[in-house]
Amino acid sequence: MGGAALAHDDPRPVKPGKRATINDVARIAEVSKKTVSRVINQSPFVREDTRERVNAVIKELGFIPDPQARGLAFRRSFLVGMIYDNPSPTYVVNMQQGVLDALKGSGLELVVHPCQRTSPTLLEDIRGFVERQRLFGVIMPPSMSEDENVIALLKELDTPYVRIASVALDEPQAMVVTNDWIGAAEAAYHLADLGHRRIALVRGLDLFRSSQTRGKGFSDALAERGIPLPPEYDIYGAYTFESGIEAGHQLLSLPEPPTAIFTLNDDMAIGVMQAARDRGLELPRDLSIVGFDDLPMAARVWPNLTSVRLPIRDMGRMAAEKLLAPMRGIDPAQLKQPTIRPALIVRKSALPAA
Amino acid sequence: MGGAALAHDDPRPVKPGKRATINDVARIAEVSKKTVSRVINQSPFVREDTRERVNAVIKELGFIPDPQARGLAFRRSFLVGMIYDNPSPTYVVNMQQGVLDALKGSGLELVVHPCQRTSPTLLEDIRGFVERQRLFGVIMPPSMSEDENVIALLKELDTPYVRIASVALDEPQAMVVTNDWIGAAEAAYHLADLGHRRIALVRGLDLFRSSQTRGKGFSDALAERGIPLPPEYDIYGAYTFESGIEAGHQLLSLPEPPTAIFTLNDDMAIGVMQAARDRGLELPRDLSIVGFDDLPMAARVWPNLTSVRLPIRDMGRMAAEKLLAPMRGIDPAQLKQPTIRPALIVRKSALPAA
DNA sequence: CTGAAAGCGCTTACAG
DNA sequence: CTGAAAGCGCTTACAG
Repeated sequence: MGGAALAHDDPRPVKPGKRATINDVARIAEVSKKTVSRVINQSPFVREDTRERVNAVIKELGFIPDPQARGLAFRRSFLVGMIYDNPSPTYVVNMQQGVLDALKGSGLELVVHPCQRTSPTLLEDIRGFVERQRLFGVIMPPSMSEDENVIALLKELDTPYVRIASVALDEPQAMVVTNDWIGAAEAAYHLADLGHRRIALVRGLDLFRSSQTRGKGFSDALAERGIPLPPEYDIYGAYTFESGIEAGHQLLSLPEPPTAIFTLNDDMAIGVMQAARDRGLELPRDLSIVGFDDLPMAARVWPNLTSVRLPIRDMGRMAAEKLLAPMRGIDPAQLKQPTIRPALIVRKSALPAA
Repeated sequence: MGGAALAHDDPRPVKPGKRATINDVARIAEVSKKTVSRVINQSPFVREDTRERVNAVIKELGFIPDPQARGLAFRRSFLVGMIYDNPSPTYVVNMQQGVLDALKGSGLELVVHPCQRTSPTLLEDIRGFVERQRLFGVIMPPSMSEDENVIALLKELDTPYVRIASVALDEPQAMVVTNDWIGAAEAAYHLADLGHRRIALVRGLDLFRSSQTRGKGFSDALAERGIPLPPEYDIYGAYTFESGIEAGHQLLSLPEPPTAIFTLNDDMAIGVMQAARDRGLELPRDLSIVGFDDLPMAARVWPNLTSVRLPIRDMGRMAAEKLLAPMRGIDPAQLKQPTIRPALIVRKSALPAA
């Protein structure tokens, strides 16, 4: 390591072709590396003029602390993991984008970890991932966010996490809660306002909390308007296109078929469209349909699908902000974030009742 | 640190609550940590019985080498970056999945880095990402893969990469090439076989190589069948739904409109559908349409869209395998991978010519 | 407010 | 084939 300390005007402050290190900064700023470390980590115990001098050298050398070295010393990496089993590419990509929005400039990176919630090796797999990488934190959208075994594992590994769900399953600093209830309720008000009285509901799998929350929002709102939801109008799908086709046929073959159908996601709504057309109905004249998710497809199908939209990207951003709060000296419990409220996007698939 | 070396039968071979380290393994296996390191890195210079003994201890302790520590010593992380500007969520998610398929079990993780190719800070941004993380390697799908400035930057940073594109832009070990030419040609043969003679082509932006390759495949194939492609039937879109609508109107308002239209992606195909319907045409009776990409939407729209499908997930997997080859002792130049051939998925949007 | 020493868990370079 | 020493670039724990 030897060699006398170099003066600031040394012609080669840093070995050519190599990145500047904390030692280079310390040497040139004429402080110890610990002081540079304090500046990097925004410690308050640095005299203002020292801080400025160090920062000037940092800028001059283009010094960027090595995340691997910091990670090794901190015993925690600068990687945020997103663990998900959501099958919708649009959902996944939008959420990744939102997380990255919040991570920008923080020095953290996003590592993606899709998985199958039904896999027998799920916990083992997640344990390996989180433990090996010593993740800074984990973000989980539904339905991963609803798996208490995974949560217990993360607690055991002492890894911070934020869950995104339609129900407050955890403490505020570990939750981004979406108000799916009101989204579904608005769909119900919309159909009621259009004059429909025979309105059917196609739920998703009750394994998912969203199906319960959205279903309740819709049925509560219908009840509020005095519109009945008889059992034969209240059926289950599987959140898939194919199950939507099936549900469509089931409802439309009823002696008294509904004049409007609300499905708890868009894939099923488009399946219902297909079923209606298979049966010779003309859309939207013969049947009004409303979905949930507002996939890009919703604006492309014919007739353009009226749907409920959740701000997925914002949700990802908010989740990452909660994860970052402690690093920024913010108490995450105090972090005020607006409640996430979906919006009804009115298009052409629902018309006034005949 | 002190303390005499512990015998193998020490009741506490590893401090409770802490992960085993290379030191624990070395102590218990009664070898130096360097030998353990050799075993981890599959060095041939370890006697067979020593290797077995070390491996047994590794297994017993559940030892996993810390990627941060290895990365620091190696001056290279165990992170693969995927840098992309592709706007299609389905494409992105499928490719991520394919890359992860190949990475599984390798100890590498996938860090995602979407970006805007037109951003003025693109190079600076990518430099920061790649340099800071000392990436193991980078995977780039189109159109990032076509940006020679980015490639030059990666070479400067001495970072391995694999490009995915419809043209061999680089040496074999750094390329996964898709045969988009044949995919588009098959679409042409299909429409020709259906008896169409007035066939139009809607290209994408020529900024993208895929537009050039696909366009050439289609026009070559039409020429081969002796079907003319007059200038008014050969137009440009922008790979968007909206541009598809526009192109549809333009073609369908021709004095002699085409009976079939091939668009170089599905978004434009679905835009053409919308235009056709806006003009009162009945589909697929009055107009045959074929797209390219086979988005999930293709199987959902009405009529179900005939489209050309590229095995995106396989492409991602192959790209990652090329990146991993050296680590596995395989010469990437020798790595035989089948040429990637798209498949025409025939559905209901193209019918025999009247 | 600042610093010298020891350490995080690995690998490289050099010996033997 | 194996190992002791030094180092990767940072931070913690302890002094002062």
